[in-house]
Amino acid sequence: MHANVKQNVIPLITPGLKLACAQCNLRELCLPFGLSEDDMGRLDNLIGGARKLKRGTHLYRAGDVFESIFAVKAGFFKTDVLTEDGRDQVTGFQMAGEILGMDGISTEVHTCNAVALEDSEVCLIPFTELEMLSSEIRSLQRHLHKVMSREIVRDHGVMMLLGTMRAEERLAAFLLNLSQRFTARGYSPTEFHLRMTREEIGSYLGLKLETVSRAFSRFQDEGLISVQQKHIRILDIPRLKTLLAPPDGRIR
Amino acid sequence: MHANVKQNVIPLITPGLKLACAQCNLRELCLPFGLSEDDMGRLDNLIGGARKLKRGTHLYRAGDVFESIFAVKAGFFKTDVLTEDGRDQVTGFQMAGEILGMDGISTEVHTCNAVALEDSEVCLIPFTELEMLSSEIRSLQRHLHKVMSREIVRDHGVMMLLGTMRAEERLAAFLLNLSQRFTARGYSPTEFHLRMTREEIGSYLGLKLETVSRAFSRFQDEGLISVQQKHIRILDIPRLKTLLAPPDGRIR
DNA sequence: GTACCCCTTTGATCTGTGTCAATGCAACTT
DNA sequence: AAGTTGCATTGACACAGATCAAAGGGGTAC
Repeated sequence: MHANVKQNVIPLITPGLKLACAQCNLRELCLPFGLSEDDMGRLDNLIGGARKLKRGTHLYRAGDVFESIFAVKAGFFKTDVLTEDGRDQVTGFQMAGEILGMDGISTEVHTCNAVALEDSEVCLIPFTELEMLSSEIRSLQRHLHKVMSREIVRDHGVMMLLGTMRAEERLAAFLLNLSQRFTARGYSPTEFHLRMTREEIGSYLGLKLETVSRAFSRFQDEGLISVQQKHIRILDIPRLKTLLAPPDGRIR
Repeated sequence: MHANVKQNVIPLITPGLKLACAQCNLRELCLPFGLSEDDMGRLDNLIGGARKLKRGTHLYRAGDVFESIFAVKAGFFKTDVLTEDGRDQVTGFQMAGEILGMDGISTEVHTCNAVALEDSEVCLIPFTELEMLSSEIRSLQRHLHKVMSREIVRDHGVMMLLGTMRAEERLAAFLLNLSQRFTARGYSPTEFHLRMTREEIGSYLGLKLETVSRAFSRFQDEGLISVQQKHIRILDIPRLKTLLAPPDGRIR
């Protein structure tokens, strides 16, 4: 691997190469959202370049010293927490344009693991430098806060899911959420490959893998989706949505 | 230590009275953590005074425009999310020194409700002004970020609880968490009043109120705690802790 | 001080999801 | 191309927690 220095002589594909935010088609989803071209350049200057990860590789591990947050440039990640007593909980799945690593800010040590579920690439954003810049650029500061807050709100949604929904409701919510995020990235809302295993889905949704598998099968039997291993095609989004809203407005 | 400079002609109880951060015994737990006396004064200047809430009153509601975050000065709160289809999930319980309202930063509208579970008092911290000040005071900025990140990490803990634990494990974790937080505030680690109902505990833990009640009774039968309605006394913290760590290190 | 209402407790039964187990499918390795 | 290995599916059964129901108990409001 030659070029990986700061000189942008060579375009996109080269490993470690830095693609400027201004040229990145994820910028509207990502940290530079709302920045002027000028400010985007300043953000670019502190971004420590990209990092490629092979499938199965850790971006960081619980216990690692926190120095940077990461923006997913391409690929797919999961984050999970594990405790001494062997519990393992997937806390999220991250795709292009989403920010990883904010769990580490609080103690300056990462509290979860981030693993690439397919060959992936991230931008490395040194946090101290980001803080310095954000204290100069009002809109960057505000957006950073929004990104962190959005993570809190997302977590509340997961708590709702885990606390109040039944297996099929959870899976429907999960599929609809993926669908919506793929849409926002210009992919098909109805057809996609799951990058994670049934077990990882189960961990995220608080279910056993068999239950996930059975729910997929039932959805398929009912003509809601078609499943072939990791390939999913959603056939009836509206009906999938009705699964989330119990007909009687039942209070659980 | 009756040194109470600034205003204190009239003591604590007066409605709307502003107690300076420097005089507040929660400062080490709260937003001003780590600030110099000077910077603490600047923070004081932007804090919009205190607000008292009667038990059962809302501090804010989902849908309210976001303007401030709040520091709990005294009392006890719950936050909950509810969806159109009638699901209701308690997302947290907040006590003195903890920060409320960060859910609203992301969309500038609150996404959950915050309710006082006893007569309470909060400091009102206008967020835009806090951002301005935090861009000038490095340690304030860093601490604000830590507080937000801590909330994310806490949420991950709840996800773990909801995703992997059984009823008694959840309740044990809940009690130990309360105990630890009371301790940090100088209260007894072993004896306290629950401010919330069994139903609210259940909602937070993803259980029905009957299950919570039964688990309390079982803990009492086993000599782990003593319960009389909302009064709890923990009798055997170590054994309560062992409930969290399945003996065989079982992987669920 | 008293009465009401909400909260809590406890029991009996039901059910959704977990558990255990076996088979099937597909991708990767050599 | 065949063997290996991990992942997914499906079935049978068990059980934790939900649901339904009824009876106390305590705090709050008047």
